[in-house]
Amino acid sequence: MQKKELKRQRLLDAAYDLFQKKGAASTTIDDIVKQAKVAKGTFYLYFHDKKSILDSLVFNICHKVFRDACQNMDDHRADNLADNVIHVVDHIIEYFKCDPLTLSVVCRNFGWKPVLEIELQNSDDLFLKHILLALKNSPEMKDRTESAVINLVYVLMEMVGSVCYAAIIEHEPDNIDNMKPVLYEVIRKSLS
Amino acid sequence: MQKKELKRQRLLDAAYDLFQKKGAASTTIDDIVKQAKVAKGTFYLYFHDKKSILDSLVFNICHKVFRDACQNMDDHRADNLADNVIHVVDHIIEYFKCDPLTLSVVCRNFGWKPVLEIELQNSDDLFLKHILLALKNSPEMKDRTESAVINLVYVLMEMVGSVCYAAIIEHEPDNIDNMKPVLYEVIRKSLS
Amino acid sequence: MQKKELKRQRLLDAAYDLFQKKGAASTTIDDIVKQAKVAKGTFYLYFHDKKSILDSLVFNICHKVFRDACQNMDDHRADNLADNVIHVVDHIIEYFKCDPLTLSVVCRNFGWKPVLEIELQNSDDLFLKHILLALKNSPEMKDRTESAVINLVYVLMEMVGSVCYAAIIEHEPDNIDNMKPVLYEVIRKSLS
Amino acid sequence: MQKKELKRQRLLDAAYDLFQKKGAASTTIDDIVKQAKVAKGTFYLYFHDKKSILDSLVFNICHKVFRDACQNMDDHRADNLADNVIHVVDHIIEYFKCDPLTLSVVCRNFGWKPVLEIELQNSDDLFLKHILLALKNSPEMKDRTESAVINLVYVLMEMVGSVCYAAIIEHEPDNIDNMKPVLYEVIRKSLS
DNA sequence: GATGAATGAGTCTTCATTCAT
DNA sequence: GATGAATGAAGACTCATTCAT
Repeated sequence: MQKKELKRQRLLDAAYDLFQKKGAASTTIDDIVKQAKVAKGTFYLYFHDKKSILDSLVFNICHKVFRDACQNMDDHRADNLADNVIHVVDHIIEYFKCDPLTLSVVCRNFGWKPVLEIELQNSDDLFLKHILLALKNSPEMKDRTESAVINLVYVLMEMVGSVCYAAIIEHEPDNIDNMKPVLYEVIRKSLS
Repeated sequence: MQKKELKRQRLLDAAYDLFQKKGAASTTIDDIVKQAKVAKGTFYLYFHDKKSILDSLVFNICHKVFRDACQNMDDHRADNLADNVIHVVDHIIEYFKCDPLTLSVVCRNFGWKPVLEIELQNSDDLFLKHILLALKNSPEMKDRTESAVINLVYVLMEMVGSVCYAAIIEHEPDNIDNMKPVLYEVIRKSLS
Repeated sequence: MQKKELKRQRLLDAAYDLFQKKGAASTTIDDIVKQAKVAKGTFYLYFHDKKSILDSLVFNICHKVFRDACQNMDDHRADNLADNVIHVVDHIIEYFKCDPLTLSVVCRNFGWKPVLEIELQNSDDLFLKHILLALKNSPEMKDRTESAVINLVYVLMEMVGSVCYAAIIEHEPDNIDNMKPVLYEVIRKSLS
Repeated sequence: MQKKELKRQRLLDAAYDLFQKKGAASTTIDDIVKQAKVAKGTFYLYFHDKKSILDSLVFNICHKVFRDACQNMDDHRADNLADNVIHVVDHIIEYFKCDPLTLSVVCRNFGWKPVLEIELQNSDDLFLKHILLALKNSPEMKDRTESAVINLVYVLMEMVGSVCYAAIIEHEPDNIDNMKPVLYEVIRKSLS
């Protein structure tokens, strides 16, 4: 039976729910196990501490959002490089715009690097690979090293993530819809 | 006498020192007042809580770094808009590169918005105003609203801050010197 | 005001009472502060942990019992060395025989060495000094070094303490009154 | 097959090893079963609780050390009673001096009484019986009851055990080699 | 204004023991 | 007999905040 994995999932679900409602800092292990209807000790069978379950959660969220975005863009491929990237970014922004609580769980705890790395290791032909391939093969990028391309993606992603969080959660410096044109302009210019 | 202000400063200094050494989370009010040689209750005469002293500290740091950067750039004005902005950014990066502990205090707690706002209210003719003026008056920006220009600066600053932190503190995805060309290219293209 | 010292004493008293009733291992900090009518944090203002309050308690008990025994013997001095030592030992045994709970607190946690050392440092002319002086000056001991004499006292004290505990608390191998002649015979022979 | 007895032994061996390395208090059942490569529940098939396995261990150690000492002395019999006893005691002390970790497992948890009792019940003509017989038949002891003789042995053993532990483990009040003459003098005088 | 003793709710963590498989 | 996942009571300890002096 997968009872074991099921308990782990119950804990993740409970933590996700509580982190959304009360924030990770104000959520106690007690809260989590109570909501998961699991004994306290059980928590420590699956996670080392609170940070560990938060990391798992954040990774899962980012992974899922990123995959969905790439998938979706794969279905609506444009011939223009920048448009494709913006499509992905827009999908991510829209997701978090509609679900700001999940964004508040991810908070600022996350770097895209781990997701990128995992994605790149996977053998399935995910769009992320296409993007990097496209980036590298596009006329403007063709004489860059792979790591230079990855760093460029990373920088743009950090920008998007950071502005996303500030605009959606803290409403700084403006609402996200007003920030979008600015972001997309920077992306468009950077990839041309 | 400014005895009062002096105590406040002692508390700020102690907190700054301890936040650098141990991190804000692991520093207790006890640690701070002990190092500041002040009674525990006194802390609450000057700051509402721990978050409040951290905010003060972060604001002071960012303010200072930003002013220095602008001042320094004011002394080496280039006629090119992008070069001037990159000059400021480079100054900030170099500062934190040499003093990563201070960066670790600022952590991810900060947005540039408050600093911008304070700066813009001040009546002294700091370069920041010049930059915004220059931005608005530059051929490429001349048909943008002021808030659009501020948002562009904000987006680029968030990008710089976020990458700065990741590269210097977490060594992700590469060391800061290798990230600089990427950042500067994005800035240069965005401001042209 | 000695409010501070008073709280410390309330904690010691409560711990002493509970250690007697339930044993040190089964007594929690919670129990202690509850009985002392003191907040939990207050405990940690005065003692580092549970072991620390137990050590204080044990030291106080041993110190008191030892002083009383010496004092009492000082009032009934015999001209015979062995008789004087046995007088002290008997006083200690009788004390613990009448108050076995206190002995159970002391348990096996104690060595006489610390008490001896403290006593020897004090300048008041306690009988312990007389004993050691008498021991050293007695014909049989006169050609021993001071440390050799102390070691002999130590060995006999360990024997008494150990047998005392076993006989009174664990009723092994016989009741204490039947063990007394054996102990005294060993002491008498050792000091002759 | 003795598979059963073998598991019990594996548990004992693991516990012995861990108690030596980390102390009994800091060793968990988890540690023990993990090292014994046995499931956690299995532990409770062989021992009632942690105290129970420690008791078994301590008994085994004391039993073995005592038997070896008696055996060895049996091979080097002296005609003098005290010398024989001291021979046994010295063997025990030397054993623990060379293997203080084992002594630290025995700790202060032990009384010699159980070992004595088991030994006396066994029908094989171990030296312990000879000693007691010799003690009882020696001129000085001949008019004592058997229990009086046993109590004397017990008292001396407690003294040796207690001083042994203090000197070897806690280095109090002196190293064991300096304590030996004191112990042997007391024994010698007590048995004359 | 300044003090620092006192508070006590809150948190994480451990671990002996059980029991369904 | 053997397993090991699950339990949850129990425990130690922290620390921001208050308030009488």
